[in-house]
Amino acid sequence: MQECHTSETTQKSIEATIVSGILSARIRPGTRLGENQLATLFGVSRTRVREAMMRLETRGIVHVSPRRGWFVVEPSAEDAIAVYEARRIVEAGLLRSMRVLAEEGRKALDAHLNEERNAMAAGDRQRLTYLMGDFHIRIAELSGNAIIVDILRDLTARTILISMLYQSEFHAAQSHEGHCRIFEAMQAGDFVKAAALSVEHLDEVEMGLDLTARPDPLSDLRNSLSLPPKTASAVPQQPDLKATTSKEQ
Amino acid sequence: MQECHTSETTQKSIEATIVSGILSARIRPGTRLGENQLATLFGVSRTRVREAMMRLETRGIVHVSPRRGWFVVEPSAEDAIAVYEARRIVEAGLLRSMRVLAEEGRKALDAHLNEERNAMAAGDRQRLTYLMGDFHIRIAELSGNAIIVDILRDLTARTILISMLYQSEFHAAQSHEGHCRIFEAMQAGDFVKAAALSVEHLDEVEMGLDLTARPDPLSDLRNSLSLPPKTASAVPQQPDLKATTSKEQ
DNA sequence: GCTTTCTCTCTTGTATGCAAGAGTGCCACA
DNA sequence: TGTGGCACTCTTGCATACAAGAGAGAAAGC
Repeated sequence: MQECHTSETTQKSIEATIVSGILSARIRPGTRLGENQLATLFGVSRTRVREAMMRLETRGIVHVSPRRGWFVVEPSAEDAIAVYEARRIVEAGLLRSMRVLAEEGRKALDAHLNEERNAMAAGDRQRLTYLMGDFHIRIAELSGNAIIVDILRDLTARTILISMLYQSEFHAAQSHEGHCRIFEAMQAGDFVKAAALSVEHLDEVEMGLDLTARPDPLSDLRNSLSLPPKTASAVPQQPDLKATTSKEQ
Repeated sequence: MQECHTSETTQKSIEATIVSGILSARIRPGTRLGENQLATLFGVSRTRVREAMMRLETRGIVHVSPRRGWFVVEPSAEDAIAVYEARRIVEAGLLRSMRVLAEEGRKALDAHLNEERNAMAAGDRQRLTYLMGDFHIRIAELSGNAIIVDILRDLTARTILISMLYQSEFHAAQSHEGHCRIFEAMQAGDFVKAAALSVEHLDEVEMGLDLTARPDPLSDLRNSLSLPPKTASAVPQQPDLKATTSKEQ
């Protein structure tokens, strides 16, 4: 399954690289992903880059502004609400569907929570962001259901983009506490409680967002002129357009 | 948003056409989707067909066998189990998260159930297949969460493929009854019960499958030789490879 | 008659080329 | 000095050309 003569490997690696860059908060929302830049970066032609972009687009991670370029999505406030709602639905449903926590899974989660503690102690914010999202993916992995894992991975990626846009400060300790509580309930075999805690946890994080903030800095003006709310491709937003891969070109 | 000079329209239409073909059971699992055939069919070049295929691949609806072609997925027994599990998780989570059933939504579901009855009376099996899947998508639409709708649409598409492979006979009446019960619970405002009924309903349907049947006809032999379970791209499976669009070529 | 090998066709994989649109900056002109 | 317009550049959109591999079928050898 994993030999592949660089072809298959390279093919998905563009996609995976970008997703993992987002998951670890190294790529900001709105980052421009030029086909040419990526092509030279990965040593392939634009064709394959485009394929990766198309895939990422259907996963809701990237969008294209015609003849302008590909950009990492900048979820609107409504998008943010929808993403959190979707996560509550899926994660609560997932936890409720669980019946036992296998020893193996217990260990994996325990190890993960330790990593969270370590990252907190080290003050490694980037790693912390990654771990905070990954906790939920780990839970999904326990179920052994690859479909759910994929869904949650993509939702988590979007969550991280959202937090980069709307989260003024990062309450890592609070999140960690939430994760611990969920883990405890799971260990006690009380998955109904774990589900409830999970919903609570997501609510907390969502509440910590300032959804009136950044992504459409013209919203006030727009409102006072009573223009349409916001078309998907609008708002160039000069800053941070070239946050990554800015050295070449 | 919807003017688009045939470009955007055609772009997504390949994708949508295939999905809708599956949702209404007009396209069978394992159907070969030749790039050239689709290209001439839609009057575009292979490039755009490929883009659509890539998208469908990330949605889990199509897969590619290198240098052989694109095929509508033939979910394995394990895939089938995972899809039903995922649906239980998402649908139960969805129903549990609901608080009220708006009058508008009540009407929509009521109308839908009537359509189911009509199709049953008319014995229109294809339409029935479509409606049976669509019921669940309709419920998702009530939530107003586009993410969940998309997830369920894709899962439903796979469900239909599964049923074409493993469902010996179609218990439409039973499914319809299940839908009615769910609707009743929703009308009564008892969404916890609706969620439970939904899980039950999906269990029933899953139980009605014969997961020892078709898709890997060599499984017995394979087991007796203790070979690996089944690699994604194996098993050519001659029959019904060209079920649709077989006239030209 | 059976098996093996070779070739030929058909399919996707990938790169490249050209077209068209968006955006920017300069220049002319008032 | 401010403003309108033009040209230029840079980007994606899309088609096409060519390469490479899979498979089928025929021919040759046993």
